[in-house]
Amino acid sequence: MENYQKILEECPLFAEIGRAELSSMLACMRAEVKSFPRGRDVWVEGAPAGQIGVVLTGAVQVYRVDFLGNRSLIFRLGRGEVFGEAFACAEVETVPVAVLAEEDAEILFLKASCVLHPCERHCGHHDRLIYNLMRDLAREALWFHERVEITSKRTTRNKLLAYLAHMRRETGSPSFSVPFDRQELADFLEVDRSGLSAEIGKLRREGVILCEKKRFTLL
Amino acid sequence: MENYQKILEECPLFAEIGRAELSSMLACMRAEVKSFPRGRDVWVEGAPAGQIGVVLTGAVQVYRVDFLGNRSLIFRLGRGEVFGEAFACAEVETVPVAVLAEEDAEILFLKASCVLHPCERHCGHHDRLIYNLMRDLAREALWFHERVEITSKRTTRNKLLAYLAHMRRETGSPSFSVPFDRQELADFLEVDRSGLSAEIGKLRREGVILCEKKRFTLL
DNA sequence: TAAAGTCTGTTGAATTTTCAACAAAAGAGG
DNA sequence: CCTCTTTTGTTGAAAATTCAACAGACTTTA
Repeated sequence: MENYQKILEECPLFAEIGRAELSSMLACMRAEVKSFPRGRDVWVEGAPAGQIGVVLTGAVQVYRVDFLGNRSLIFRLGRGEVFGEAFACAEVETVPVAVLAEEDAEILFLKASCVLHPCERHCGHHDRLIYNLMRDLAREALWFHERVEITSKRTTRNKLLAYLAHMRRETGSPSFSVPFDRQELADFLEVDRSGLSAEIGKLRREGVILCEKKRFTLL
Repeated sequence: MENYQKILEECPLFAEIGRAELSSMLACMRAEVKSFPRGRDVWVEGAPAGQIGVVLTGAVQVYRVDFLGNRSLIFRLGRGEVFGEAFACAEVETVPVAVLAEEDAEILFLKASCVLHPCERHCGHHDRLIYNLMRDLAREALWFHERVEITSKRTTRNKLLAYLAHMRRETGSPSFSVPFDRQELADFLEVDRSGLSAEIGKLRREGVILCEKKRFTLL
């Protein structure tokens, strides 16, 4: 676990928790690190809930596939980001999403019940951990609101423009790279990939955007 | 506040907090009750965040309207349910949604900073309140996952069927009433109202469902 | 009870999406 | 450097959505 000290310190979930405190807490929470090669499933839909995952290195995708084969990309998470916390805190049995290693990834798993219900040893900063977890949940909800704003648009064009506007706000620049390839972007926006490509071409010809692979510029 | 004792006791946000404790906490949290007639705005989009709302009586809708006039209904909340907690916990400046009284409603407002940061008097059950709030946030996130499951479907028909399947799971019965009129259901599913009506008619003729106003039966 | 307003279902035309198939471009690996 | 694989852009046809308009049913109010 020592190798990950630096990452853990930067992780919002462990903010304001000292190094010494943290390592005793990790033991309490049955922390374990697992590695996943690019493309490997971290969780499949329906896996038992009860764990909280923290991305130490690499990146993962949280998604869902419906019975028709349509894939909805829900989040893309990088270093320090957390998944599964909502299912753990809501105390559901199984996770309703799948998680996939987008790149080679190392994931820290915590036993959720140990996070939610302070152990008998009453580790000092458990309150802080709960508070951080709450913040995390709030940010997740906020992101869902943003996602609704984007995916509720009725046309591919407007979904794309809403997403690009979001990225401009987030990066503070009219020029940015998106973390998705075309198929993933389509899965996120919940539209057809070929239609998305066509729409990007049209916006480019109309002089609304520039687009070079994953790099977009709003004009 | 005494008039609301019974409602407050049943509210998940105040679960496991005794009556006496609760009333002293409410004072700490600057609790105030306001009444809204049916149709009145509780919050408009862009209103300052920082309050947590609890529906005491009646019902409210949390929604969003985009620049094209499309309305997305995000939740419908009834007695004991909470709104605004995500914006408060994420410490954003303004709320990105609007809230409307669907029926005559009484709302309890709490000052969010007082909920998140225990007062100097360290009211006894503040920890419990935070825990309850976290549970609430987790449930909200869970509901968003469910909503994605429904609205990510590509056709009106499949969105509707996904929603009806959700209601069957939730009520445990193939026959149930939806809390929406047709326009609201369309706003929730993010489809055109007339197209939704047409699809309901088609499903009925096909013998897939029965539908009498707001009451649906899956066959 | 009548009038006014709201909600719902229908329709047809215009727009948009999806789907399947293909070819060019880019990238990976030997 | 060449081959194999993956990604991306294009296309046309079929399917679905949206939009506007309207009429009947239902509610509310005067």
